[in-house]
Amino acid sequence: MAPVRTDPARTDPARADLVAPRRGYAKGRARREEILDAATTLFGEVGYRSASLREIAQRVGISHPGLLHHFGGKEQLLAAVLAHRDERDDHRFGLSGARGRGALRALVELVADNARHPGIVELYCVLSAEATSPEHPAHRYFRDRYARTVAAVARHFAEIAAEGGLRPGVDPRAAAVRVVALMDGLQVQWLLDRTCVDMAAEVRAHLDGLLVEPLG
Amino acid sequence: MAPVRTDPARTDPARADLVAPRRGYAKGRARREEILDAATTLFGEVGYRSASLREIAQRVGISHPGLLHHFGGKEQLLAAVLAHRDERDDHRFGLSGARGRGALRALVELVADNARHPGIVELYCVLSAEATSPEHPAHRYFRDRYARTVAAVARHFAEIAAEGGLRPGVDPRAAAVRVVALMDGLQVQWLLDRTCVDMAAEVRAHLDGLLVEPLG
DNA sequence: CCTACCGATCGGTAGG
DNA sequence: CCTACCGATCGGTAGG
Repeated sequence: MAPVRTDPARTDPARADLVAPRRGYAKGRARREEILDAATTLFGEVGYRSASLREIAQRVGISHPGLLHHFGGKEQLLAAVLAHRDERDDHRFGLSGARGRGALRALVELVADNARHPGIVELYCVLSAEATSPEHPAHRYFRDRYARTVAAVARHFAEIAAEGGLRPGVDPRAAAVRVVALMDGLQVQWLLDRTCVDMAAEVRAHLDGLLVEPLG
Repeated sequence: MAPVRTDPARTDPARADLVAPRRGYAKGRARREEILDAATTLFGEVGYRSASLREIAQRVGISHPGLLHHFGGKEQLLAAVLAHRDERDDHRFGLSGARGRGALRALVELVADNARHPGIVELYCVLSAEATSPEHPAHRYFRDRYARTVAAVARHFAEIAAEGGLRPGVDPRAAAVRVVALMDGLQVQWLLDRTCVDMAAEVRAHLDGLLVEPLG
């Protein structure tokens, strides 16, 4: 595919200061971003299966064949949405490099950050439940994602255990399964009634119950 | 509505011993039950929104207008499915009369029983996430259901606390929120990979971590 | 990026 | 309980 040719409006210096895209592809990339955001929202609202390309396209002000020009099909749009969210998460937490107790603190921070972005919470909550079905296009994605997440948290618990920081009888891997489950379950209650639950506080309190010394 | 008139086949004594329905309404009630079971399964597989009345009807071997003869519309079918499951649950656990530690043991039993009925687990897991959307027809149902469940579990924790059976620093209500969240989150991981998680064992271990003495 | 269209499928109703 | 149908909506494609 050839780069988009510059048109008069986009090279007009008076407009160039007001509108972001100055060279080829930039406009297309911005449009892609708009579509991904709208898709994230709608997938979170009604799930993947019930979301329509027409509704997403309408929210960004284009036709649905226009949307399909940017993403080959509905499944590819879903894959792009998930990849887009992973990029963001990796950039913020995955590469934080924290280990042991520091990693648990980062986990609590992640939960607190999620509470400030309900759209993301909805996306994962609704899609993970929907993807429970083996035929769902994101089934493998979530299966692998949980395996990786649980393994990572288990490693942090094991590290804390090695330093004697874990209460007696706490198994690192089982504790990891439970922490991840707790985070997911809290999201359901929180989305149903946000005044009822403080997700980050609950996760922190749960973790403190597993540690010899509270996270602080 | 008038009761169904008995027809020759149903009053034939030779058949009456083989086929269940002997008097009016019985056949209709059996059909309703069939429909509710098929709807439970499909709602669990793809959620309420993506489930079609035609698919449910086909699984029972009738037409979809035939299904609508038993249930006025799709929303009423959903309400009937939820009420049907509540009846079952109340009959088995709600009225068990257990309190305090006994109630927690009954909770672990409930989780173990759920692991033997994946269809029910799927139903609640998928529908509760879907019903997170305020416009969902089951939104209020799940909102109220969680409020009731959390309150009931909190009461049991409070009772245990009054007898000094709760570890120091454990708040009955917060502990209840977390136990319910844990159960929900475990279901997602279990449905994604049933070999990875023992739901009942995890709930029991979690509870033991809150109690002065293990449930035993 | 658009309009126009494809075949398939949806919940619900008419009428028996 | 059925067939036949309604208007609406779906993902995707043709062709520009």
